[in-house]
Amino acid sequence: MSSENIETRTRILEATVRVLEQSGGRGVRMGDIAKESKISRQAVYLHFASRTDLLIAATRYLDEKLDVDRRLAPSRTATTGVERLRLYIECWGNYIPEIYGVGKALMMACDTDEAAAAAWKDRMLAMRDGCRAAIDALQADGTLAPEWTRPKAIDALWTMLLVPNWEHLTIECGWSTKQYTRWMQTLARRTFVDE
Amino acid sequence: MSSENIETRTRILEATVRVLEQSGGRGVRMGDIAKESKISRQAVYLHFASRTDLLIAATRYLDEKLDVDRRLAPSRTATTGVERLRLYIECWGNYIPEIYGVGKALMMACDTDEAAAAAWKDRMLAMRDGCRAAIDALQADGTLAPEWTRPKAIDALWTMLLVPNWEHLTIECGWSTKQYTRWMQTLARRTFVDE
DNA sequence: TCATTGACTTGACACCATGTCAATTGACAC
DNA sequence: GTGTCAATTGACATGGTGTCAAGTCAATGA
Repeated sequence: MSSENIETRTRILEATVRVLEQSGGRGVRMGDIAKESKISRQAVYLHFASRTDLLIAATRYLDEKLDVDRRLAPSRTATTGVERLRLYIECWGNYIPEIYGVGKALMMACDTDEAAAAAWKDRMLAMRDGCRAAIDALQADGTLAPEWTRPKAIDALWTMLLVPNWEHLTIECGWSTKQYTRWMQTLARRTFVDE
Repeated sequence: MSSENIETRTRILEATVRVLEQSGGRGVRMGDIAKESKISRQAVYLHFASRTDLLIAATRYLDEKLDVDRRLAPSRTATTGVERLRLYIECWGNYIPEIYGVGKALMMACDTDEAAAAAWKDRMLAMRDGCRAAIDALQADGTLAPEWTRPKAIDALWTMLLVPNWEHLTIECGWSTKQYTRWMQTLARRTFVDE
């Protein structure tokens, strides 16, 4: 599986990201990805065991390409909880549209595929960790609004930032990414910060 | 299609609701529904043109059975905007768990089926109408928080109440329906009401 | 120069769910 | 009895994923 030509593997991943991005993650078949990779459908299976396997690899590949760690640096070095919360949401708001195609495909695969569900859940837990860090930073500053317990606040923030909310506001309601980000920042501040 | 034995049609709808409820809307095939209806798989197609068709009919059937109109009456007769908002969310919070199985199946069908997408969108527009009415009631009272324009407030409330948010808080985070409802009521009040 | 190896191609096929079709059964009505 | 209508049975088309076997072709190396 992994001993094959690495360039071809990368070409498939590039093609997958491209075609999913372009289609919003919908209606993409293995044959479409193969065609975009200028390769036979069967050859894709020489590099990835299954469609889900490919989707998961594509997500990881895209994450590396987008250098998620570097993007998160500003929020990690924020000096106050309020600032950390604001910067984390900023980061997340810019990140979603870039991974939306691949993410959507993976989310849809969750309906029928156990492995896809596990992979997506894993990503969501990583996102939750950012929420946890932000809430903890507020608590450390003593600026977490008093009606909140730590776990409930984390759950609530985590839910607010879910992809379907972004999807709905931008695609259904026509909000821009900037509007989405501003509103989430305002909502989170008013909800979780004691001022 | 509709001239066939009405009892059988109803039996299929009952069976569909039952089996979807019980499975959370996942992995239910036409054959499963047929078996639950004590009927052959092909006979289901004598009453419903397609799986999507059946899902849509099941949603309508369930709505009638749950008497949505009656449930909405309290929020419609509320005397203040704040009360209307609170009662509408109460109503919605109790409604979601009852339609979740069927709704989830329909949502999943949206990924591949145009008609399912249209049907689900229609339901979501009906829900949006409740949001619109609540925001309008606030505005009529002069209690809509000043930073909001009417359309943006409607979009925001509409998004908050989306099914995936309920799904995530209850299934993933383990919140009870009561906790969900309380939190949505609080969030909406703090977000939209000027006090 | 010839044989081997490895990546890829081609084409056939199994699987599984939806949806279609044709022939048949069994009950009830006139 | 004959016709009608709901339902049954079993076969089959379709479309996507995933598997398998045989063949191509270029690079490598004795």
